[in-house]
Amino acid sequence: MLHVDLDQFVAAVEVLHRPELAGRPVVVGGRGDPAERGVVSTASYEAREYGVRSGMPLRTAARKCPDAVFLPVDGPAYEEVSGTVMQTLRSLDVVVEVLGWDEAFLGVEADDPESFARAVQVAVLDVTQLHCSVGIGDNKLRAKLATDFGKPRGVFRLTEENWYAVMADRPTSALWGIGRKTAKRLAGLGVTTVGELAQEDPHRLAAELGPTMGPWYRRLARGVDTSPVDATPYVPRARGRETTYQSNLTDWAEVEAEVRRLAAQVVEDLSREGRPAVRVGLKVRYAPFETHTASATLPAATNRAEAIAAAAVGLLDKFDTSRAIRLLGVRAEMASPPTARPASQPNC
DNA sequence: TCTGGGGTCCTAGGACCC
DNA sequence: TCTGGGGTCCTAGGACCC
Repeated sequence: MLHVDLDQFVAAVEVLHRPELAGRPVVVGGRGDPAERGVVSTASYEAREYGVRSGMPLRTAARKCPDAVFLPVDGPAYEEVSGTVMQTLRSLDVVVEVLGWDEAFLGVEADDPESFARAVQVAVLDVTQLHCSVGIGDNKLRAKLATDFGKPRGVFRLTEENWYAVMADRPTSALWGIGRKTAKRLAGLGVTTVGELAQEDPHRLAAELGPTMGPWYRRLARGVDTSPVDATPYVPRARGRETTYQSNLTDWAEVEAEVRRLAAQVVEDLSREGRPAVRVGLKVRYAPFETHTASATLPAATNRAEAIAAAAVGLLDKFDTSRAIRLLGVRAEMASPPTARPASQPNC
């Protein structure tokens, strides 16, 4: 199995559209104004040399790299290029499972995986002028982790054979599915490396981290993953829209108007897919940064704009009208279509 | 480090039913 | 009439990923 990941995808697309930016530190995020609330989506390798990272506040990025070119996120542009990349991959006569704008798993029968991987890179570069890295694995988990070792523009193979040699001494957060919080909880149990997690008693992990997640983390540490590469088209379960305001909202009439605006956007997204909502959720982030959610099952599935807006506005009753608001979000859950593919997270 | 936006899945408590 | 056990649905929150 192969995992293909475009190098600095978002920044690379921007440079493609503006060749004069080549070689310069480029930071894409928010509306492209480093004085605003927002975070870095992608930094070019040149910007990363200054310590700029994805997820970093734009203000911080500007402090670290004042000479960087700051650009707004241009979703439609990335979607278009992404479509070309995925079509190119499908043209190679392999099973393609799309993972996002810039990533895909490939199920391949090949005698020489490395040369196939190189052929993938050449094909993608030919059609899109974009570079990618390719991970080779004996399952999806290992292929996915392998890619990082190949970056940039490289190929790396990670299998049962070299798993512990490569991974055993790395922190548990190097695994796909273990983030900062879980790594910290594990450290509290005396488990800090992948090797230690692999050897940990599964019953203890189940007791401490849950009957599903505990043993699943241990399987991750062993590189175990039995899920197939699945080309079934992605079917979303929910659609949401949210906005962080550049200055906090304090006027409740304005809050209600914003909830209606967001609900209207969600209804539009829903109607494009032709699927009704069964449940509506409202997200409120009070200043300075305290998030709450409320949700309600609709009496009947609907895509009527007024019903969905009314449900969202109704949920506002559960919130404190006297507090300043930093973010509002509206989301709609859709009835799961009979063909829906179960997601790949701990289910493997 | 003054912390986006779009998603997914898991957990846990309470309601409710038999 | 001081109380079981199992199942399902609803809801809020948390963690993770790109």
